[in-house]
Amino acid sequence: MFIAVREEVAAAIEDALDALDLPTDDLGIEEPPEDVDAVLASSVAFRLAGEVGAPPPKVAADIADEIDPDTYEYVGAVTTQGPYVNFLPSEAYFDATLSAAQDEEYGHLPDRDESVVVEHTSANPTGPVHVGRARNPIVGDAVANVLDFAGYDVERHYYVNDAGRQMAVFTWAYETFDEADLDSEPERDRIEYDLVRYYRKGNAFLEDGPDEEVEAAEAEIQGIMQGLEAGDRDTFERVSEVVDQVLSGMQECLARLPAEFDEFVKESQFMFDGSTDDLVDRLKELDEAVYEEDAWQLDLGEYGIDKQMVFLRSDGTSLYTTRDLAHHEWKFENYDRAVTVLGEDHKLQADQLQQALSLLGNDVDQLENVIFSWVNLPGGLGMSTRAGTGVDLDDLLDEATDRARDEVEERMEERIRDDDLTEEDIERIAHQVGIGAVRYDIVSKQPTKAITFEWDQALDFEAQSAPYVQYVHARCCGILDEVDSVPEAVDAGVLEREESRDLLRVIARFPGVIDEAAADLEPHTVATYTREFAETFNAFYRECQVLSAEDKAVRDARVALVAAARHTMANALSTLGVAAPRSM
RNA sequence: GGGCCCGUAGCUCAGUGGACAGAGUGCUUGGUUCCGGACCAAGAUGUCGCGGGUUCAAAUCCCGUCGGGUCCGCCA
Repeated sequence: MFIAVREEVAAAIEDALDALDLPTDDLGIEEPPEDVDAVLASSVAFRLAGEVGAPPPKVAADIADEIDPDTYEYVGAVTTQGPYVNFLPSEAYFDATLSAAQDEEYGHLPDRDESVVVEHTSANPTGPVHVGRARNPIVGDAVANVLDFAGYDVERHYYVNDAGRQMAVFTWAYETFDEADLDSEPERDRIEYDLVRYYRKGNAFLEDGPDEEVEAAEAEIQGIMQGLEAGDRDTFERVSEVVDQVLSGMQECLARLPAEFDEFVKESQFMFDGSTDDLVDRLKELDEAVYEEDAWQLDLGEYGIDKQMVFLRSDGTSLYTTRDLAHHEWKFENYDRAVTVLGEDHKLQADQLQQALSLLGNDVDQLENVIFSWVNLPGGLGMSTRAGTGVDLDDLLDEATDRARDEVEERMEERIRDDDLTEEDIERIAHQVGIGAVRYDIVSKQPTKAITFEWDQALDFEAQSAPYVQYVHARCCGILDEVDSVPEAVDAGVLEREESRDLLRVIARFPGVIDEAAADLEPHTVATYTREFAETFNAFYRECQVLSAEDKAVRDARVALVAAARHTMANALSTLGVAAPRSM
């Protein structure tokens, strides 16, 4: 209902300003502080005071006088508080919210008939996913979820870099070395942990090996790259053997989050179908194209990008960026919008890509990036697959689940609720809480800020954490388990207690939160919302008995309110990719 | 050195033109005959990195500066 009342408020202010013959370019609509009783407010009187020649409070009063709340469904009253015009919700606002939130799908916005492809993670298939990379699937999945909730037709893509130099090195190393050459056992019994050893071995050899042998290896690697460029099927098969195996392992790891994809798009596909060659030809025709030191480049200096973008190597092979251009034109053909979630280290490359796409005649407004900053280890240490430094995501998830299991077992004794948990329940809760805590810790922060990864902090199960908000959901379920059915068509008017009203107000805001999070591609605002929601719910829970409420009408209304709260919390958590436990 | 991002309570973070700058954590104290105590209540905490500027109004916008991150490969 928040979105509806927001529209009504905008219309009301606009009409009032029109009637007063004042400009309507900025309505100054904002959400008032907590202690103000309004759902929305306007600070427009500040701006118009000079024009009108009256003090802001007077202007605010004039605007308020001009608005008749009876003409609006969800605006109950218009008041002023100094220079602010406040809009109070009507009884219909509460009724409509309570009713709308009975739907399990509450918070889903109407279908927009617009497709969006969200590309995220796209980590090179070189080895195990480490925590430094984990921010990408967690944020990316949440961005996709939020867009999905907001009514877009969402596809999740993982772009597989299967044609670059790194994969040529990996393929060479995989074919050249034997188990006996490797000096360590796999850290885990899964394929990418096995194969990454070859990749590390190969890189170490290229760095420190005897000059002659390194030269021979380079020739071999060069041969693989040329083969791919020429569209040679055999070469492709050789590389694929490595890529597909490593990727399948990484996929298993990501599925634990879970982060699932609709499609794994291989960059080699844009070499085989000729679109990269075609793109190179078109790039050469651009005024910005220059041929320097035997390589074709794009001079983007006049667009504020100092670094020239090489798109064809002197040996005639294409680069990652070249293929990515073809990839993006393919996205534009198939989707209305394209969102890419990528690390800040790819920022320059993304800017170059966008500029080049624009020069090629694409509408780059349909392309948006979500940039996230690094996850560092304490002491400022980075994480690298090639060097083998960093915490594996698998280890983090294992540790999180283990700690959560300990926690559940520890709490068993002092547990008030007498619903004997089975071994299966304990395992489920450990999983939901442990993984949820990791995701929530990462998704709840602004992606642009760097994170220092610390075990204790990431796995703190109290306070502003996943378990804290998950607990609210479990409490809702606990209450609803005790009732035969949720009453239909209840009257929100009997919810007189302030705490129940406050809860209904917070529930009402949820679709608006989704709407804004989708518009700004900022899922962390949903996490902030779940915290506020939990606080409001807990206050309600403390003050308002549900099952033993004073009379049937109140009990019915409160049961419906709890059902509404449950749907809201379940869906908010779902957009964050955090499980909503029915008990914990 | 240049571009971009970040700097808010001891710590981890919300807030990015508008009502007195907010949570959690940590510290102190209290609360389960009552729907789930992974909860709640009460108490102290700030040069919003620093200096200018714009504005009726700045943590928020602009300029400068300091500190941290990141990029500046014919890697991805």
